[in-house]
This record gives sequence, structure tokens and C-alpha cells, in this order.
Amino acid sequence: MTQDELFKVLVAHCKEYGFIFPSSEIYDGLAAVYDYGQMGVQLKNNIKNYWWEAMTRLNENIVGIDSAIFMHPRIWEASGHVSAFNDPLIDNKDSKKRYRADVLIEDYLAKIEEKIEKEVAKGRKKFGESFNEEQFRATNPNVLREKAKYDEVHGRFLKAEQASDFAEYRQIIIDCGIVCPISGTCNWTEVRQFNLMFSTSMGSVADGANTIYLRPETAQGIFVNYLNVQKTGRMKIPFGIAQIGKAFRNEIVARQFIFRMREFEQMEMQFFIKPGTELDWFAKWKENRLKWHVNLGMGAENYRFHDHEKLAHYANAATDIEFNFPFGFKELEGIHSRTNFDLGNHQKFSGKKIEYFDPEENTSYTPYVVETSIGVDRMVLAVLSHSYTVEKLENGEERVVMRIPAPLAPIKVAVMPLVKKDGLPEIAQKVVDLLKYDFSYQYDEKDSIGKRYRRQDAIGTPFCVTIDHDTVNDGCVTLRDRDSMTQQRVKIEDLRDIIDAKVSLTNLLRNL
RNA sequence: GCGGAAAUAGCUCAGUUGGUAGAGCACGACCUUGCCAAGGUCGGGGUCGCGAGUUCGAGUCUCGUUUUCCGCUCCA
Repeated sequence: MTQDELFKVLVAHCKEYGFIFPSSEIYDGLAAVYDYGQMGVQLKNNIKNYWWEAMTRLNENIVGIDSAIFMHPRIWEASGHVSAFNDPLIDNKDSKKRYRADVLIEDYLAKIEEKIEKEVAKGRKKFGESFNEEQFRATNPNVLREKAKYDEVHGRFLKAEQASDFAEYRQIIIDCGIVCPISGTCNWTEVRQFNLMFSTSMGSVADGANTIYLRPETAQGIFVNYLNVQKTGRMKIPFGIAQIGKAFRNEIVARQFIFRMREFEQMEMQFFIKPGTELDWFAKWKENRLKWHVNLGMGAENYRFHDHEKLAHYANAATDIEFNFPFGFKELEGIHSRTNFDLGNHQKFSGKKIEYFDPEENTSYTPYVVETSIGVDRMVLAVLSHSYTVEKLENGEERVVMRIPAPLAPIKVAVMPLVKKDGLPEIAQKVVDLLKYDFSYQYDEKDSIGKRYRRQDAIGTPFCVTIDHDTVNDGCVTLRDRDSMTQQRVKIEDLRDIIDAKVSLTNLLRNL
């Protein structure tokens, strides 16, 4: 099976066994929106718990909050989302291809830079050891000509960008003779903007001035509560605020199942630090977060860092933790050094002083921030895609088994009487009563025992407990392991501890 | 957003030149069996994605539309 086919089969499996359903399916679905089913929600909750406890319990200087999705509209001006989230798009009328106008100009500028570097390289070759690069750049007519062109376009571009002057974008594109790589023509439409933030109205719609946005990231809810938490929690820098919540982005194209959705969930932690220490903390959180992932046992080789070369408007260092998805290594989590961009801007836009008085240094400053931001849904997809396995058994049959890390499994244990008579269901019910306070479970008495095992394999249940005729006499049951399919005879009263050792979140956290 | 393909039962699919919607698996009840997808009997479930059009008659032909997949594009 190719990776592509595997992905399709996984999507089908997720629907068939109640992990993930297309949203509004009976109305033909809603593009790029998905619902979590009875299994998926438990998997997702377990992932969120693992993150939440790792953040807020294992770090005594990190606390959690839950801020509202609706926020004051000015927050999105301060964060830069109102401008940065408005991509200027332009279409070529001949090829019908759509591009980002600013990217077209940036590419054009990059090409000029390339030309200059080529000239310099030529000079270096020509003059050999006596080559004076600085002088060459200042005097060579070819370089000077290109440099002048670059400066002119770059100047206009920066000005247009600052003023969000989209007509000027188009004019630059036409003046520079930038053509569509497909059609080769300069037949461009007007530049239009596509707002990546969802908006709605609050209060009186007639008023017009109350457009509010569904948050495109959870981070701002943390920044605007920085003062509240720092003061009421008596937090001392360095400290962190963690949050799990929904965010919304009106993506132009959202695809690849739950990898890119228009409504998604984030787990973000903003760590507030003294300016100048950000790169140390950046490195520490990189290491810390990778450890959290690898601790799940899905193979260290399936993760890698991808450092950003082009940084976002708020960052001075950034990296992604990428996971080996069926469609390749893709971003799972982002770690960003956000400087004091956010707090500084909120200070400016709100007029409230957002500073920290450092008692040790006896000075005040606006804290710097290192952020860790992970997509819950991507994490779910990582676990699902890694767990899905098709095995060839000795008898030639196939077994589909979800090797979900046991502490994340939706159902921890299945309890089943070997037969539906001779008092075995009654004993099974007692076993259920013994286990239900500690573990999510399923009780199943239908079909052959083998079939029931396979059903549990398909949803990734780590343990099956089977009650048979011997149980009546010796009080022992069969405990069957999902991954190895091996069975052991254990006393009913020992079940809780044996299962707990493997499935408990506590043990997972203890290994961190 | 553009181009291509697809849509029939919960799943995988069949359905002839347009003529009364089918199979296997799954699901429910009962019987038999009992440690890795067993057998039997009976049963529930589809206005063929949706909306028009052509026709005496459309799952089948035409147009539109929605969703999904693939490729572009996009992804601070």
C-alpha cells in the first residue's frame, strides 16, 4: 500500500469506527470541517490532558487559563492580524492562476539580488585574489544598475505594504513587467484581499461598528490577560501561561483531512522572560517539547526540527517540530521567540502599562515571550496515522490494529464473557463494576471471542479481559494484550493495577 | 479560486441500447458453538448527493449545484 492509499484507508477507518466524521454529513458536508466521534473525542481529550498536566503540573511556574473566543476588535490590530491576515491576491486572466501579489514582487526582488550576486561572482573570478568586493559593488555599472532598480522597487513595495495600498501592488507588478510563470503574460486582475479571519457582529448590527472576529489564534487571549495572571497569581518571571482552545482561520484551501481545518484547536503556552534571555529559553523549550512528543513512544525518528529562515512579523527565532505524516514531514508544533512584540503592541494600543518590575534587578521591563503552539487536531492525526497498522497473521488473515499509545487510547479495557450464558455475563458485570471507576471500558458479549478481539484492535483498546468457565472456580480471567496478542491468566483483584501500570497518564508524565 | 475525476444500503461495489433498485460484508433477534473476524433461520435499512431539463418512463441522457479525491495555488 502506498502512503497515499494508506491515508485514504485511514480516513475511512476513522469514520467507520467513530473517530472522525465529516461535519454536517447528512447535508452533504461542510468543506474542511470535521466532527469528533465517540472514539475520537476520547483520544483528543487524552492528548489534551497529557499536554495540560505536563505544562501546568510539572512546571510550578506555569498556570493555565481559558479565555473567550470573542475578543475586543482592537486586539487584532495590535497583534498585526488585521494587516498580516489580509493576503493581497491577484489573478492572471490568461492562465487563471492566482498568486499573492506581495509574493510576486518579493520573488522579483529576489531575482534582482541573484543577478547582483552573479555579477559579483563573475568579478571575483575575473580579478582573482586582488578582488575587492566592496569596491566592485560600488563601481561596477551592471551592479549599480540592478541595485538602483532594486532600491526603487523595494522602496515602493515597502511603502505600499505599510499603507496596504493594493492598487500600488498591481502598478508595481505591471511597471516591473512581472509575468505569470504559466501564461507568460502580464494580463492581471485587480488585487483583492481575502480576510483569513472570520467575522461576525456583536450587539446592534445596524450600528456597523461592532464587527468582531473569531480568534485566529489563542495566544492573544494569554497576552491580554498577562497583567491579571501575573498580579493575581503572584507570578515571578520567568513564568508561563497555558491555554487550550478553538481558533478559526478562513483558509483559501483547507485540505488533508484534519491537518488543515477552518475550525481547529490549539494548545499554546506563552513563557514570559527577561529580555536578552530569549534564545536560551527558546533552546530549552525546543528540547522540552521534543521530549514530550518522543515520550509517547511513536519513534524519535518520526520527528524533526525545521528552523524558519523567513520569520513572521513578531518573531526573532522560530522552529517547527515536524512529524512524519503519511503525506510527509509536516508541522505539528511551532516554537517561536516572539520578543516583546505582542505585549509591547498591547501596551501601545490599550494605553495600559504592561511591564514587570524585577525585584532582583530593581528595574522594570516589558517581558519577552517564547511560545510553544501545537495543533490538537494535528496531534490527533499524528497519533492516528502512526497507530494504524495492518498485520499479516500466521493463519494468513489480516488484522487491522490501532497501536495507539496506551495512555491515549479512547477505551482502556474491554470486558467480555466467553459465552453469553452459565453466569459468565454476571461475573463480567462485576469485573466492569470493579474497573469502571478507573478506566474507560466497553462491555461486549456479541459474536465469537475472536471477532470481539478484532473489534477492540480496530479502536486501539490496549487490554481485553475475558471471563470463562474457570473463572467461576479460580477467580482468574484472561488478560489479552493488543499489540502482542498474548494472553495471561490473572486474578480479578489484580486487574486494576496491571492495567493501570500501562495505561495511566501518571506514569507517562513520570517519564518526562 | 482554477483544471481533471468521482458520488447507488453503515462499508466495498454491481446495475445491459433508458423499462418495477441488487450482492457481499456490517447491523438487530433467535438457535448452535466457544480464546483471535464460525454456521443456520428470520429481519431492519436506499425517493441512486441535491435541483432542473429531455422522455410515456431517468440510477442510466443533458445542464446546473454541493461534497470528496488528485494536480496547481495558498498555508503570517
